[in-house]
Amino acid sequence: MTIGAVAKRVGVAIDTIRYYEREGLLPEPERRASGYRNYGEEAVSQLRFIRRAKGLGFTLEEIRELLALSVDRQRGVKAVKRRAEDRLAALDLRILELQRVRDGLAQLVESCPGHGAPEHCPILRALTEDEEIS
Amino acid sequence: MTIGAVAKRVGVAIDTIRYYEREGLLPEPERRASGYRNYGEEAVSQLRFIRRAKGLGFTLEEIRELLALSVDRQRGVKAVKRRAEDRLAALDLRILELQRVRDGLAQLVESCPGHGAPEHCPILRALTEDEEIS
DNA sequence: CTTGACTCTGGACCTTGATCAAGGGTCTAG
DNA sequence: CTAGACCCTTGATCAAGGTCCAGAGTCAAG
Repeated sequence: MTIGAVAKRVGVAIDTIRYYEREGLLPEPERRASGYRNYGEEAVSQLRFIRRAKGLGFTLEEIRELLALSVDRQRGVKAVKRRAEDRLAALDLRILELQRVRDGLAQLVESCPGHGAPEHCPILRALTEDEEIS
Repeated sequence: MTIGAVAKRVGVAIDTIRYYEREGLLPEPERRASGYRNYGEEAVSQLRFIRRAKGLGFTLEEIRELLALSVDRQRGVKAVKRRAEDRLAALDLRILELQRVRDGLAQLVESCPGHGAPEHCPILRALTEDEEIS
């Protein structure tokens, strides 16, 4: 497969594939006589792995690490599980933070009549006033 | 107040204040004969406004707009409320997305024994397999 | 053979929200 | 008066994750 075919199958830009290669997330593929990159199925799998891990919120750095771990037959599984647990804890924290912010904002929106003087708008008041909010 | 005094009171870096000024989030303050910026209390209030809005997840672009709206006596309040509602909806969506991801990851972690062959690790399998997860 | 689609490399550029450096002027305490 | 802390401007740099471009070579169909 050419790089374009791979890109199409995975649904990712050609430039992105070359970028991942530069960043060490994809092995360098073999080349045709012309210099064109020549990919096999594994490249497609690995790109999908990367895309899914990205979907789970892993950074490229973490994905690089996961890829390294996933080929370590002995210690890989344990380490991968630990990384996933870390990721899970980070997600839980982030969700809690967002929920706190959301609830604060929801209260403000609820208590704002939507008309009248800016001094009476609780949203603007909350943003302007001198005491700390939350 | 000098820029340093303002920075200290608000708890933000001097460079950040000048950056906000360049970006049109803070009005240009008057200057002393020496060229030093000379701030009044309003600058402190406005910086706090910015900081809080950022805490609610508004981008600087959105904050610029909020600031413009907050001085429009007539139509400001309604528009501000609408922006806040938009923000709230975006937050709700983001939280749902994260929760979906979180639950998927939690399931994988739960079902991984943490040892054994990589082929049996559900985390690696989920990342590698050919069907879509989600 | 020609045309158009594809690929190559190297490097520049993008976004967001700052942060830092260089080279110089200013302010204040002792 | 001088040292040290502070401020000025301009312009570069950062992180992350790409995206785009120029100029040149390659491939496949007609």
